Amino acid sequence: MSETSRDLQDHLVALIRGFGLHNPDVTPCGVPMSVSEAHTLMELADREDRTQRELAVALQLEKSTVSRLVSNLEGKGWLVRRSSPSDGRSVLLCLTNKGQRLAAKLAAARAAKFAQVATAIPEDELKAVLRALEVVVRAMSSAKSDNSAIQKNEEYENR
Amino acid sequence: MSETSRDLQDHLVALIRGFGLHNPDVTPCGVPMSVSEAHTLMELADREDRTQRELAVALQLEKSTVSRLVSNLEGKGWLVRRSSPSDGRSVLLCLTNKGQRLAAKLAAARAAKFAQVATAIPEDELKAVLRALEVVVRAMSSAKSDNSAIQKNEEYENR
DNA sequence: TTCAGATAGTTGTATAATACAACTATCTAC
DNA sequence: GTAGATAGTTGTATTATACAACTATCTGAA
Repeated sequence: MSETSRDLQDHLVALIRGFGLHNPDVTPCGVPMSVSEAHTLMELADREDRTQRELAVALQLEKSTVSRLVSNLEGKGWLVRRSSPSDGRSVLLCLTNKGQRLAAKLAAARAAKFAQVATAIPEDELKAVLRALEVVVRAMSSAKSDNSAIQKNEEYENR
Repeated sequence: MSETSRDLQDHLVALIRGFGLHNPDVTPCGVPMSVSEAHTLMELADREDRTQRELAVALQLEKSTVSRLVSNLEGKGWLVRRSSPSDGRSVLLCLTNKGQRLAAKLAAARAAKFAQVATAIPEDELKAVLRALEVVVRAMSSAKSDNSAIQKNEEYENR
């Protein structure tokens, strides 16, 4: 493996770790709710009247999981379910005022966290940093479609 | 919030998502084992004869969780437990040949993944990208120690 | 126009990963 | 030598998840 490729690995691993995706009770931004709950709030804040199915697709979760997730949030008074006027099978999800306030707080906490990071970056580096991040993201997504390096077989038995 | 701070947020979120920390059955590098298992393998490959306690500290998991995790891996034949000659309470963990082979595969898969990303980055950008990642990591760790932006109280009731 | 199949959601059940508490065995310091 | 600390195990509970079976509703084609 080349030297730069190892450097890239080390730096990206450090970045991911530094982000702190570990604790399931607290979002990376320090708000005390689970990651699924936070994502739900953000999805619904972006656009209300999503159906549960749409939410499931967005969160990449099974519909039964989403059904229970939504029940919990309904129980906490963060959202309400309405049955869709146009399709009797569907349920439309809509944040309550409380849910909207929480979504706003969450967004603010996230923004504050990133603003903190931004101010810790020297002024004259910022532009280069943003450009570099774009390059990395693009490189990762083009690498993702090529799975040739991934082995699937052999020796992972006993699971 | 400033424009650059929002850009930073968007790019970092895209990077984290792109990394794909979602599926608990497959590591981000495509190896079919849980993230805890992969981390255990990597920790023990770095240095054998760790105790369970040391492993628990490294993985940030409770000792009972580690006890069961280690039992599983022992059952799969990836490692063995030996009682410590110097401290009768402690258990020393040691990868089997099979465990070492898996650790090596895992390391190789990770390296391959990053090498793929590295080759997708234009030659003339690579140096700037590495430099930028260092800057971001440093900025994140200095921002982490300041938690003033995190609110803890209010309105998260009913959990 | 009806009915077969598709779709949205719920509920039952199972599993995995985790934590905390209580316990045992061992160690250490006074 | 004993009191308290420490390493590990086991019992129990919780949470997040998936899959399967079910109900209700919708849609398109004979």
